[in-house]
Amino acid sequence: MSLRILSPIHKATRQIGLHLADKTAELGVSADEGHLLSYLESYSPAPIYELQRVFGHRPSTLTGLIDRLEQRRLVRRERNPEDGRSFLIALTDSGLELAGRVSGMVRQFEANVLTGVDEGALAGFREVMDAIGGVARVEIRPDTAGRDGNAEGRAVRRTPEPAIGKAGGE
Amino acid sequence: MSLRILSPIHKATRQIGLHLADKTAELGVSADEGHLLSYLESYSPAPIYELQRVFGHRPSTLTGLIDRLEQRRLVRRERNPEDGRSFLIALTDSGLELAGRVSGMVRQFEANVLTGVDEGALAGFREVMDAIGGVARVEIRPDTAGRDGNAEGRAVRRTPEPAIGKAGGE
DNA sequence: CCACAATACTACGAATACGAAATATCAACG
DNA sequence: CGTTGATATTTCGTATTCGTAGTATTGTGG
Repeated sequence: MSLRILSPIHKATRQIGLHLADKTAELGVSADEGHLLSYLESYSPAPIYELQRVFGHRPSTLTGLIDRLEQRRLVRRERNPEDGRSFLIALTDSGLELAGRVSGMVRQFEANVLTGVDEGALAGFREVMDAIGGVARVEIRPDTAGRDGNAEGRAVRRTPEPAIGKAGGE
Repeated sequence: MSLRILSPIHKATRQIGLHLADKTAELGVSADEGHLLSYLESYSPAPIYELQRVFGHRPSTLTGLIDRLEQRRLVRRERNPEDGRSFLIALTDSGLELAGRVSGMVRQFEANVLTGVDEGALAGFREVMDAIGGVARVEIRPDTAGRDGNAEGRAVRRTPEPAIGKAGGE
């Protein structure tokens, strides 16, 4: 079974992941940690719930991730003056510096890919990405629902849907 | 920092992952397990080292994954008559049946995406995927190498490079 | 045959991800 | 205000991934 979309994207994603993980490992952070740092480069200080939605991690995953970064003094938890339940995650000075290096790597990688691609291909690529976004969600139609006890016709998700890629901070 | 390639592909991949994980969860398997089963639908019995290269997992990861599937009687370890070191992983009857359902879901998903996409876009998409493949690998050129003690000018990978998506069994 | 290196896999322990439950705060409403 | 429900986050237990080290087998060159 060779899939024209799923197989290539799966392969490309793994290539990107391995490549970037290799790169960020040189800086002493995992790919996820680097990803988070480079997001914070633009949006620090950001509340945890925002990070959770942007990255699609479970809340408990983020707690651990942030704990580790905080132990290394790359980020800092601050109280959120606007909401007592919430913490803001801020880059420290060394975190900011590291974030700069990480996002430099990522930008370099993106630039390298872009040199081999013209605008037309890019448009096609975007079209496919959008089509995935359109399909990769609830197919339960309000009309056809009810049949399976899902009275209100909306999808039942055990976990809240992450606001994927929300702010584009990657 | 909004990246024109990395951000969308990251987002799309997560959407696919969540969507498919949701679907396969209905069948009682994780996305990875489903992925493996549907590969085996075409290539069972396959030696473990082949699975390892196709999926890019570490050998020890595969041991665990296969253990779990074997406990549920979805696959079976057989000795490889051609190599005493190796095991062949074969689908059981129930594994084959489940694999069929999983790959049906995946094919359906792919088909849904394809309805929203024309051939031109698909070509552009493929072009971008190929560009990633070209860049997401060792940049150490044979000429510039040696400077860092890497005498033979090939990349130093701590772990062997997985033969990503080798047989397209996804 | 006999090293000796390479390959295929497993065992074990450490790190990570995550679900469920707990805690604290906010928000809305009577 | 007091109650009730939602939101933000952590804690804890469990499952998964993976690095490292070991075992078994194969291949290769004396």
